[in-house]
Amino acid sequence: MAKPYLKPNLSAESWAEAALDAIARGGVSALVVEPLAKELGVTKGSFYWHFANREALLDAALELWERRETEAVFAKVRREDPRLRIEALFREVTGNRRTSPLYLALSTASNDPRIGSAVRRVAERRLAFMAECFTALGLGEEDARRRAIMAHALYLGMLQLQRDARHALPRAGEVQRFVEEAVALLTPG
Amino acid sequence: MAKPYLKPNLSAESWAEAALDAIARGGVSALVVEPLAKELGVTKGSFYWHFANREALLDAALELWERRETEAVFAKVRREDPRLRIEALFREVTGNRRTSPLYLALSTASNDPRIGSAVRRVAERRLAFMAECFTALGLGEEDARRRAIMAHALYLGMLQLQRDARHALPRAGEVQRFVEEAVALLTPG
DNA sequence: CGTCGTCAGTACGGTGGCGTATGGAACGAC
DNA sequence: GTCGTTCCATACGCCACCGTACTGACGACG
Repeated sequence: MAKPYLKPNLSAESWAEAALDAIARGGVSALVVEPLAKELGVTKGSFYWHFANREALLDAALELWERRETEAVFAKVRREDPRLRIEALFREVTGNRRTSPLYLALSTASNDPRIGSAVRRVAERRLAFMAECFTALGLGEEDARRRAIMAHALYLGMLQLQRDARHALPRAGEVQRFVEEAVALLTPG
Repeated sequence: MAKPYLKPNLSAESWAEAALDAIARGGVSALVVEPLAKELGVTKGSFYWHFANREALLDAALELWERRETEAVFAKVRREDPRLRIEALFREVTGNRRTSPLYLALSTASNDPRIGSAVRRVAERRLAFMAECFTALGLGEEDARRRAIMAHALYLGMLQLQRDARHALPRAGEVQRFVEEAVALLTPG
């Protein structure tokens, strides 16, 4: 066959992207080299040119994910009202069809130390951000952090529930209301 | 070798137990026949007498899990104060070293339809129980259910956070306080 | 004391996924 | 055009895990 040479090459980042998609769909164990290659229209030969092994791809994917997730948090800084900032973080539950399952898949695969530390860093960033919001709302240092942890826990749980939403628990469309109520419960005053 | 024949046999339930342990440790993908056999002091030969295949073991394990999880909820009915009932559900987060990672591992593997429906049944039972508690606390039908869903989401999130607790997020020992604050936030009045 | 049912050991084939080896097509430099 | 570099294809070896076939130890029961 020998393929007519269309594009000059395939970047390593394309692989990382595809890897994240695969993880989002089927968990970390779904990160399989050959199917991924097929999806990109190439074979393993390409992969093992770009990466040393499967772990290297995982690392690249994690790095990409962490960068984006961090940017996502910082983008929320634009908004002024702290209440709105927090709400914005929660809206990802309903909104983003891509990031949610990813966060889920990764945070549950944190037995792997690489994944674990990446997840922890991302979580810590979200926590710090929210804690800041809560202090801006008048809470003390200690209370704000505890409240932030609660908010984060609630966020994670909603991610999980929302995945099964198509089946049962929160009747479709209600998720919006949950977000509002969640924020209302969490914010003082 | 031919092993001196110690116990007359190994029940299917023993296999299911071991299976749940394995899942709790390493996720569903850690449910591997031969290591499990080794752990029980036998070989595959035994396994394939008790079970048709690996899936059959998974089914048995799921059934066992679902039964226990259900009993756990109903055991909470004994307590009278609805607030205490809810708190009791949350205490599993800190208390049980076994059930928590199991719930986590299973609820994230719910791509598998078998696992998914089992998890959903268990969740629905917890929801119904909590909703009942909230109505007992004076909430309307609709509000109570929504509040129950929030409580359950918070529960799931705390499970997840608590797993990484040894590393960072909630400083050890604080988990207790979170439970109290969570219940305080959730219950009206 | 045979014989049958129960439970386990051993050995083997099949398959899926990882990683390697090697070759080759396209392209730029000169 | 020749040569080196980049990117990919093909083919293979390897290992882990599943499942099967066959054998064997032991007790129960007649």
